[in-house]
Amino acid sequence: MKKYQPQEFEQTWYRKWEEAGYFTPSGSGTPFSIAIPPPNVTGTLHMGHAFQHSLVDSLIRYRRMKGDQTLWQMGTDHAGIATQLIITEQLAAEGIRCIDLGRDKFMERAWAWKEESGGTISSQLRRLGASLNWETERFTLDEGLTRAVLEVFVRLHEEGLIYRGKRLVNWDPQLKTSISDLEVESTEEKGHLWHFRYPLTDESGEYLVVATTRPETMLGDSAVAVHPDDERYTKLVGKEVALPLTERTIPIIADHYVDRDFGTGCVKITPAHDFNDYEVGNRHDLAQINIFNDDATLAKNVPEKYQGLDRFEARKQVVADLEALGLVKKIEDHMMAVPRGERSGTIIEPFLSDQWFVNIKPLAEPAIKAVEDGDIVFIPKQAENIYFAWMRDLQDWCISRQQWWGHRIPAWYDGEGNIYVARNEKEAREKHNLPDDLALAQDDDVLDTWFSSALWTFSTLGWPDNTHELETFHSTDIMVTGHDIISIWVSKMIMMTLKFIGEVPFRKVYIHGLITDAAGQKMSKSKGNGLDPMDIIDGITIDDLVEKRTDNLMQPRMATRIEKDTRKEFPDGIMAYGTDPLRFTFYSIASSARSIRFDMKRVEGYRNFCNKLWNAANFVFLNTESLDSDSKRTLTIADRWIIAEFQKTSAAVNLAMETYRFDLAAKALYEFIWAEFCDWYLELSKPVLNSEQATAEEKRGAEYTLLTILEGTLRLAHPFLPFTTEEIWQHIPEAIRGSADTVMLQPYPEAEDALVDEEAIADMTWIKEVVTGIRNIRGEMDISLSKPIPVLFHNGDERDKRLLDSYRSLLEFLIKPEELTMLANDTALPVSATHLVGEMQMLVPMSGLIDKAAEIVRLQKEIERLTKEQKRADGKINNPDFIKKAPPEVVQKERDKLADISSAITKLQLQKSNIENL
RNA sequence: GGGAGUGUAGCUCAGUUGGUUAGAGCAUCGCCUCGACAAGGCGAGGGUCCUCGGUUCAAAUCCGAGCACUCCCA
Repeated sequence: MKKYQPQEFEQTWYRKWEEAGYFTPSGSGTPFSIAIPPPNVTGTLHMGHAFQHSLVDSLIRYRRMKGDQTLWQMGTDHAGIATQLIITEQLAAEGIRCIDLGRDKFMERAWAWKEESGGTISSQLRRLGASLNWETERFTLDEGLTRAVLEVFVRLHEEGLIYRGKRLVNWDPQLKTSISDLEVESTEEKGHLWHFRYPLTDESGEYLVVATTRPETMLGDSAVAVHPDDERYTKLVGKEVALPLTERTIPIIADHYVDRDFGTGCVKITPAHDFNDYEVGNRHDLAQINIFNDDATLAKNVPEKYQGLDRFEARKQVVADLEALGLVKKIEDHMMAVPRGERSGTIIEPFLSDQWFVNIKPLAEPAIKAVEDGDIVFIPKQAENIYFAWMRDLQDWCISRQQWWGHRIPAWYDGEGNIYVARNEKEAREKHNLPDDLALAQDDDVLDTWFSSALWTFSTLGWPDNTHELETFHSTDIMVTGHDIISIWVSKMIMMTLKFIGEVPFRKVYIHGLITDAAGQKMSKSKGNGLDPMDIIDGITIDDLVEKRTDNLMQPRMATRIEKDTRKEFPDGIMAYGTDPLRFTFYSIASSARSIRFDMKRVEGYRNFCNKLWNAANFVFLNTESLDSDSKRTLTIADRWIIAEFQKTSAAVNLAMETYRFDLAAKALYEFIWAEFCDWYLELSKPVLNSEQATAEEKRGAEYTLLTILEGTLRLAHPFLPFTTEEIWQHIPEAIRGSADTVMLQPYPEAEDALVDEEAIADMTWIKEVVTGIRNIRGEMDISLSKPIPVLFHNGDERDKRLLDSYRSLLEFLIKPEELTMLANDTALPVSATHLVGEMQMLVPMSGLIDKAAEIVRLQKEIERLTKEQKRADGKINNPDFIKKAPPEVVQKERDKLADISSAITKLQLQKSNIENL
């Protein structure tokens, strides 16, 4: 094997796996299924996706190797508004208006675009190594899912849970459609607070001052409200004011909604254009005066001179006209939350219109109960609060959108405005006994994309048909998603699935954190701080990265700053790290924190880790070429020890996966592979493999252990590093790994307690301490490994002597001493650099080698450290309460520690004075 | 305003049921090309565990208050 170059094998392996059908559920094990949160068909893979899908893929690969019948259901959603925008923009570029093209032609265009460009995210998921089942890939607009959508709509309507009504909704005047609360983003923006005088009609000449951030809406005012307890205004309640610029008079009402301390304590009430005012209006039975057309120009409900003006033009005009009448008291600067459409960026209007709604309360109750009862468990547990908070304060869900791309609402109207809901027009006629010649027109609107997504876990499995897949894989086992999606999607899936399947959509919800840039900022196009996972896998030059970040910005003036920041953060662009290092980074940072800073340095670190594994494998293969089938093998201490460590690591990784602690799984693997297998075991195998003294049985034992542990490690690491492990695994001799074609279907390692050889572990601990002690002296004294040094052992007990005898050749290999000598206890000691291993003292005589001053400093440092410890332990032991109340084993531990420390200090002090007296 | 979260080494983060000498990676410093690996090896330095109180024999860990930052909802 040559250098570690993930690009050389990653895509090849994915193709082979997919062609071989390894992603398809197989076997007769326990079903385990996960539905992918459907990526938006217009989308590309962003860091959040890459993170999320990396986590899921490890779960899926883990369960698959455990023998489960595993399904990771693939699919995409049609992203109603986003797709419609793309097609509209494309058409606009060709000089075509949608209305001119017509609905049918538009849909053809959209489908053509979907077929051609909708696959970007699929190919990116393949690059990520995601072992999705492509064979049953679904799309929210495909035939089966559409059937599910119609079925749900009709049944909910029959039960009265879907209704049509005129309500205030969030309206995007640019896209001319309703949008959901969650598609509205509030941004703090500079504005003004205008104070207007509204004269009373009682000829007193008095007036009320109202403050507003949106002057144009005054044309739709229905009342002025004051707080009922506000003594300033009590006597005015029930009187009227003349609404300036109009012919109307409006009442002064009292309502608790009013904040007495804000502005003048008088609030203009515009029920048709503000959500709070809408509520107030309902309480007081006020007129709802809609002053806007669907594009936010002023409608015929306002005086003629304002009709047809754009809302911002109208604002200027209203202010100017009031100014002329002397009715503007003052204008203040004011910071306020401005609602903008997520897609269009335009300011959203609360707007009265006819829409379809789901009556959510009856659906929410069982959904809340499912989580309360633990039928669905959130990980981490705190995320349930987000869910409950949302579910207990639900408004009816507006599900209609004034768009073309989506599921058209299955409702038909006759000429008199009667509504017939059915799965299709034919059924509508049959159901309602309508004559064939009665003209019916289908509702023009489509359903919110989330309506179809809410059915995702069961519609993708074939519902409303009672399929084998549905039977086998529903409920799914876990949903992995971000906390921002709990309200918009998770909650809706729970409600709909309980309603129509009678079981939970998933038993667990794993909520992961949000990936931010290195400074903790949310990644976004407008901030120009986004990273494309593909650029981390494939690399990108700095110029291309700048181009990508500054291209097509909503605010082009940001480009200069974005370029500067980007060049500063990535002066050389981004290296091609490969998929596995990126994936391993995601596992390592997958803690329970709500936001996760992404640091490219860590990718580099895990690329180095993959490289380390690669080189270790290379070493193993180079040294096991002579492996024969002779089963006579002797295992050395090192072999027995690494086998034991492997069991412990397997246990740790399995536990981590069962508890969704991806970071702990990654950590356990990292430490085992680098710190145990590479740093110690490979080194310890060298003297056996190369020495003339080692027996053939020992050599075979080492070769066998090298290969089996490497092979086991590859299986253990496969869910996290699928490509690298597969590539290496293929080089393992079949005698060890068997003749199967892929590591991804091999059994997942589980710890075998019988192989945890405590004696080997204890002996290895001793060996490591001895070696590390001598290395410490070498390091501190700057003695190169190429310079042999005499090493003396003193005051060793029987065990020390036995261990030194047994492992002399190992120690000689690692320490590179001139000689290793165990001194008799009464031997006079030469002046030496010293290190303690328990009671035993290790000495490196100073003659010519050791710098006197340096050794004194080293000893002093060690004495100080121990003295501090001694004080602490001493304090505890001398505390009667501690002796009395702490558990005996803790007390004993403390006594032992104190004894050890005291004896060590004595020895070190003696050493120090010896050297000082030299 | 309501709710939630976070605060541990220069940076990014682990730290499980309270008992660890408080750890890792990166960065820093010193030494090393020794036949797996310089994308490396060996060694070292670096901490007011945000602050103040409380509970406890014992607190990074549990409780209270405060400070700072972040997010969500108004």
